[in-house]
Amino acid sequence: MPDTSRSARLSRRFFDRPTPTVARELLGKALIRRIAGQLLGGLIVETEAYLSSGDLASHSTRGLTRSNAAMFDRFGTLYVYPIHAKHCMNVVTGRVGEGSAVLIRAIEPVWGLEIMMDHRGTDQLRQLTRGPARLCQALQIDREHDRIDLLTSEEVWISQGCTLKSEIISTARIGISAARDLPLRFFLDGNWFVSGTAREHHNRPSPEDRLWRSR
DNA sequence: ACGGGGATTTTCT
DNA sequence: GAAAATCCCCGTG
Repeated sequence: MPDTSRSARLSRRFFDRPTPTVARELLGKALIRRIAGQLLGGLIVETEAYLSSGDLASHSTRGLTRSNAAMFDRFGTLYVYPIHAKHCMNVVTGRVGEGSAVLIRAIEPVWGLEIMMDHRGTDQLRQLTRGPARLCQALQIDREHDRIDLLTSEEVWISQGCTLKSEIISTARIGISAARDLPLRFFLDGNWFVSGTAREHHNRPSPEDRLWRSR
């Protein structure tokens, strides 16, 4: 069982690599949120890369605005944006002014299950963090956390997680209308907590397919 | 000031 | 599968 309190945060240079590389390498890492001394979070099982150039689906494609400014900050910064009265979170991968990031689409819930259930208003484990807005609601991450530095924050960080047990699959990204041809979505094949419908998976997810189980 | 769309989720048929 | 819910934010006038 991964011990988050002792495992080290990812280094700054982890995020200073090509965006698809960071997206792929984030799979299996631990996303941790601390609220009033309590740790919540889980293991990352699905990500998407959004590029600084040649990517019409990226929020940075039309330049810097007030709402996407965090995406142009330095690698290791959190970019949180609102959508449909909810929020989604990204990790910035570019240098200052570049505008590239990795969207965290799903985590396997591991720590603080009851608190996350309370935040989400459900006790269904599979619904807790399966989807980018669901996981933000579970972790209580919103615009207040935009531009937070994952290397120094006491509220949110990412640390070394698990050894992967399943293959990494890459497909087109979900929920976008532009740049549908780019294979920039990465997920753990068959994992129970990966988002999307059946046709957006490779092998069918199964309840037993997890990175970590309590016992 | 106004209008429309969005890297979503939930609910209904 | 389709449509509603729901609100922030940018572009236009």
